[in-house]
Amino acid sequence: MTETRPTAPLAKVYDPHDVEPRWYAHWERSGYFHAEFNPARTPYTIVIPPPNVTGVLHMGHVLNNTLQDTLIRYKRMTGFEACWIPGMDHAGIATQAVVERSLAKEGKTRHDLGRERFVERVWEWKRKYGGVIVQQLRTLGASCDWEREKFTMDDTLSAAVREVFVRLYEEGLIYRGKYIVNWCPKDHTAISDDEVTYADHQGKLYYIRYPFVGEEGKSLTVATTRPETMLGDTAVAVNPKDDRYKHLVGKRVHLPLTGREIPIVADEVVDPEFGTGLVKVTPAHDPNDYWIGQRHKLPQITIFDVSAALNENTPEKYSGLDRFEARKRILVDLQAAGLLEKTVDHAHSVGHCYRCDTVIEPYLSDQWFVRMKPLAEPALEAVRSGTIRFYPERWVKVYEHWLESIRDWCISRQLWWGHRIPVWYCVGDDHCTIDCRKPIVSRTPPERCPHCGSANLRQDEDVLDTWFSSWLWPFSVHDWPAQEQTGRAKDLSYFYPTDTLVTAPDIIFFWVARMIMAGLKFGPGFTGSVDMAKNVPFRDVYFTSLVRDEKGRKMSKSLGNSPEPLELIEEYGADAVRFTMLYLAPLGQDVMYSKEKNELGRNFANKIWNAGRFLLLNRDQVGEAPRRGEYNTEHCDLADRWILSRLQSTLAQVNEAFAAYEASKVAKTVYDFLWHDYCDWYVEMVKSRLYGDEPADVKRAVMSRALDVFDAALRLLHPLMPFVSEELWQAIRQRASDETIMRARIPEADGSLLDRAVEDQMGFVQEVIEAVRNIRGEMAIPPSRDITVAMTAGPAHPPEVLRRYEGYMQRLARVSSLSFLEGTARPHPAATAVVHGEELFVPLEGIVDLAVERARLEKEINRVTGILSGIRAKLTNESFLRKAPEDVIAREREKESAFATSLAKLSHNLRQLSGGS
RNA sequence: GGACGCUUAGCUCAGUUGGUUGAGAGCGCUUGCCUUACAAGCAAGAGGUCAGAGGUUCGAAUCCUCUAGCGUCCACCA
Repeated sequence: MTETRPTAPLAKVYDPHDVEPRWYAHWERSGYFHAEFNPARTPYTIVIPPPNVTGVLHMGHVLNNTLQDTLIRYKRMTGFEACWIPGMDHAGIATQAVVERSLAKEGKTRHDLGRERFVERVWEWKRKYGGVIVQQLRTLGASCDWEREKFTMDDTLSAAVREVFVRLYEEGLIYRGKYIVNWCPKDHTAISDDEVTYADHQGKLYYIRYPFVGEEGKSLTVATTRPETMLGDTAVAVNPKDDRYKHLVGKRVHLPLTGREIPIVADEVVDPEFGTGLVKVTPAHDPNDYWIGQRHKLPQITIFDVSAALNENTPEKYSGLDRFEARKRILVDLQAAGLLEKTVDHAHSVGHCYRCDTVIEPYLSDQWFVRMKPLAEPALEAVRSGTIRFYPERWVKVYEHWLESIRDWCISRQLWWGHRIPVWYCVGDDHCTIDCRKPIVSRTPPERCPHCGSANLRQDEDVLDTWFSSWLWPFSVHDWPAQEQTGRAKDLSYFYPTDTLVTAPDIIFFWVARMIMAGLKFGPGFTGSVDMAKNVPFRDVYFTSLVRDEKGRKMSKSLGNSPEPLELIEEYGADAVRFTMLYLAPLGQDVMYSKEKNELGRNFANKIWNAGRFLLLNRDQVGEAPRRGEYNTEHCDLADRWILSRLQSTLAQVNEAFAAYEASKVAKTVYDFLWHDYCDWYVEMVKSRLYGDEPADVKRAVMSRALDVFDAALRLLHPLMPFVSEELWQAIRQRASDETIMRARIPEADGSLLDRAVEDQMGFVQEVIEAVRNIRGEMAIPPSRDITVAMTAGPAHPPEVLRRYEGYMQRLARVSSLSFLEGTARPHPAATAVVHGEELFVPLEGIVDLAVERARLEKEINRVTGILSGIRAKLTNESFLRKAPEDVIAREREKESAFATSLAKLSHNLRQLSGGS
């Protein structure tokens, strides 16, 4: 694997450009992403939310897939058989639209090609251009098991769709009927209730007079936002309890512009408060009116065609007009006839197609539906019982609310691209019976009508909603229901249920809820088992954040406010983009994203890179002691024991954060450990031993331990930043040719290496160093200027102990000599500080103006005085002493005495400075 | 109309069950440093009445109520 080894001495600045593609290709070629049935290991499975085959990577994908990859890599490195199953969705409307657009450039429509050739054309398009996103995911570093890649229109997945359709039909859970559905006049198809998005619209309410039949000059007035639909009115309705109007029930009115007469009916749904309390009823074009029409057996007059232009059921002068144009004309005509009483502003919300944003038209048509109530109940139970958990939990309420008030799912689409509905109709011949009018629902195309034997059959023209295949995804990817025939039965039982679903909350209804329903209905052992835990499609659902721009707007193509992910990766590197995303994405909160934030990740990658450089350069100088275990523990001193202890608590915290899906906390924890603990403190301390006059074998032990800890930290980092971690992991030590960090183990947290006393002692050393740095910084003493420090060494910090860290304090605080004070003599004049009761003196003679030191001390005294008075207020508060727990009081007393001591010393030093000679 | 979320330093956010938090980090800002891993860096510093009001408590950024602003979802009366 020579091509995967770093070539030259590591460059000063990390350049991901050749590193990332090189490792990805190597991993994929070596089969490291692949997972297999393996009873010796616990499986951990994620199915990708299949992106649209037309899709290109956007920031939402970056977030979503980085999270999934991070989880998968983490699990893979902690002993699981981790399997991430990728794939794509055929995306009915979206894909059909793309191909229709390309046809349009040739001046053709799909109808010119006919159904069969058009569908072939879509497949061609898919082979040629589809799946761009799958390559883009590779750039991001996604460790998907590509051998298992699926497409929702694959043969096996299509068979699953037919199986489910037939079984639901046979159980009476699928039915066909003529109902009002949401019609998209642009896409020429029905869409489900959930595919409609409502937007507020500043519209008008039009008051229109309908003259009474037989009462010249008298009329009633209805109010409507959609005057054009009046052409389809077949009644006017009033509330039966409305005293103003109930006497009108049974009378008739002239429907203006049409010459028709329509009745006045009474119906409870009419709100007397709204408008005039009189409602025009258009059963074919309004969901409420539809039901009023059903109750009163009113005729349904369809007045629009599939494009929402007025049809031949309307007066000739309006026929063929678009609905909005018709509205204008009708208003003009009503005005002219004196029938438009008034027009008032009216804000209301208008439904739009979630795909193309066209205003939805309620439309009466024959469609297929799934009865949802029976499916919803177990799905509710699965979440309520905690068999499936949501992160963050608040989505449970949203989920419950939707399922409790669920409506039937319109699954038929008037498209050509998709799973064609497995239903045939007998077109018949002379022998047709009454049964021949029943649809023939079948897994495979029937040859003859079972009733009359006719071979003259016609398949239903419609295809199924795209989500009708997506909801089967967690088990259809394993060839269900044909898993036995394809040899995937073991995979199905091993990898199903999946463990974690990572998805955006906006598809909780479309996809998440329906997958749960499908899993519980058809779930394995697929033997009618009622064991919910085995049937649910996943156990945890992680709802990702929404990615917004710096102004808080949702990132979208139409706003053009989204950075192009591949450009980001080109500029910053995939590791940087991934890390930044994880760092910014708190569980359940939206992400305010901007391109520049990637500097965080880029800088971090570079920091790690340079830590690696430091190790390599020094390893070449001093060599490395032989390794005996995970960590070399020979010749440990304070810094060594401290970094080992810090590593352990970091490992534990990362495990905890992963378990709670707190990706952002994982990122912060790893970042802080590597940057602040490892680089800022530990490496600096290692230097003082490496560059000092320690014996060679001690240096080698120090070196080897520094490498051990870095090695472990790289493994911990790998799920977040796979590329730079592999590159360095390979570089810092000889690895076998088949070794990869992606299949190495993250060390288990080892409590025996945790050492509270060591961390406390190190804390003291660090504070001493910081105190000297503070003096240097505030007094603007340049680093080139030597300073000396004298400090007291009281019983808590005896000189013989402090001497062991002398080198560290000298090096890190840039002190040329450090001495310990005995007796009562104190350097004077000097800058001073108090750390844990010990006093530090930096002799100032000739270095700086004493006034600066005086100001510095006064500031510190003020601060301590403030704290102290707060503590004393508590300790003199009787109710505090009476009611607070013992340990809290004891702690306050300790603080009081420590701060009092500090204050006394600070004040004394200030007096020395001011008054002393 | 119903539900939910957010409001902490100029910006983006941490702050686990109320008390070792004496409110932190990154970016930005000021100052000093190209100190033999790293200027994509190092060190120091300034900057906050924790949205507002009330309450519970010995003690509230943290718990409760209300208010305001921002955001999201659901429902919807034509």
